[in-house]
Amino acid sequence: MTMVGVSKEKKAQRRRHIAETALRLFAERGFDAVTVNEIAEAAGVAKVTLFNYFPSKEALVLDVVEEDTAAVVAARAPDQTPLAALRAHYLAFSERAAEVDVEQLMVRMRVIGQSPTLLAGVQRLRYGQRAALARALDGRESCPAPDDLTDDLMADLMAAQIIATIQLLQETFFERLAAGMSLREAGERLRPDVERAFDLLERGHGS
Amino acid sequence: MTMVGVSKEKKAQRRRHIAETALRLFAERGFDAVTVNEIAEAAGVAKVTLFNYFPSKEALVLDVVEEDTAAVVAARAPDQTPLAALRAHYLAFSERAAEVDVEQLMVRMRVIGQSPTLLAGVQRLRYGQRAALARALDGRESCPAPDDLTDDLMADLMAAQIIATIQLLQETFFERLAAGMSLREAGERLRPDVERAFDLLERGHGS
DNA sequence: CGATAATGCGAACCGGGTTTACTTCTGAAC
DNA sequence: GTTCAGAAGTAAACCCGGTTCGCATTATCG
Repeated sequence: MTMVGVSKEKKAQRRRHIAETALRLFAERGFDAVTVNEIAEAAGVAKVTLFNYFPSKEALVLDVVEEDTAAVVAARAPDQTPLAALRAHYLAFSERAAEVDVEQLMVRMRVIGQSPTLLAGVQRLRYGQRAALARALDGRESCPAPDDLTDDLMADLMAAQIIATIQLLQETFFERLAAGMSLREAGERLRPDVERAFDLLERGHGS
Repeated sequence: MTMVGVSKEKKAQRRRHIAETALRLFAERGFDAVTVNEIAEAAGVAKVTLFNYFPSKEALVLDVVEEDTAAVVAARAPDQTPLAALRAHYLAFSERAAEVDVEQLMVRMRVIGQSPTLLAGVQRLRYGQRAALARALDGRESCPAPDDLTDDLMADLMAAQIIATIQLLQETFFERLAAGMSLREAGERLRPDVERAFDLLERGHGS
């Protein structure tokens, strides 16, 4: 063993360079109209090297997008329910929204939104997330419930509903950005949406 | 070897023959381990012809599968909430489960359940369903709620949570079939799962 | 009977992704 | 400084899903 990083610095840099080159090409001509050969050539590496850094063409765009609801749940305060932790997390995001790197994010989202392939890829990412969240929910009792309600099925059900909810909030958010709304305004509009979404999760459809 | 006499009847028959050949091979060796060339050869047609009947390898398995939650909601009794209608619908399915064409369905579902590609494809199909359900929910107020709670966002949120819930129930059902459980038993086990899932939707995670 | 459209075919092609077999670069030990 | 192991890079060939192309067969209908 011992392999001492081959200047992990350079590696990360090269990886970033490849991803940025790819995103630029995708933004110019669309995801499907750019071949990986072109990306590799434009980035000055071999195709094999590209696939050494990224497992697939999709990953060139998507590997940054990952969100980690499971981590939010796992790291919550001991007296906080998972839903409360997630609500707080997304409320916090809605306030930070204006600070994000606008250009980079919007270009990426535009590229994703215009490619069915990438949209499907995003959906697939959420699949793994759901499993992770279910595990996190199952880790301890999720709330001071009357009894042991959180078995496997229950955790899976809750995770599925939570992920679906967050997915819809994100879609709404990005649709507003795509429609030309400013990041700040989209962030402000997101806040009440988050509140209502989590209210619905907590109190149910029976109102 | 050219034998083709084709008049609508024969075409449907040929299509069925191709799909059945494909499903048999998939069941024997798994979706990813079978190439379309093999399928075409085993079915006695050219690869081009196969893709003339089916738009993709996935479609060989998936084009039979479809569900329509929106229709269930739209056709419910006037005094019934959407959730009640859906609950009743899936409870009814769990009782009918044993009557379905066992072999064909089980083979198909086992194949789907064992292939991430096909699972993703199923998930993609559900995307359009969510929009349809949201429209159906928005059609009238969903329940005798105190006030007008069902605007666009609310309908979208509810649809997303409902679809995610049903999806999970189906996955669980098919996983059990894939694990070798009989259709009858899987149907029986499905019933309490449906009850709990819709209880969760109605009453929320706050318990 | 002959023309037209539909359908089928083999084969070549395309693009994403993998394998192979060979080089080069690095960094650490002598 | 030289050497040596292995990490990382590369070109080229290959695999597979899917498409395109040019040609052959047939079905139908005037």
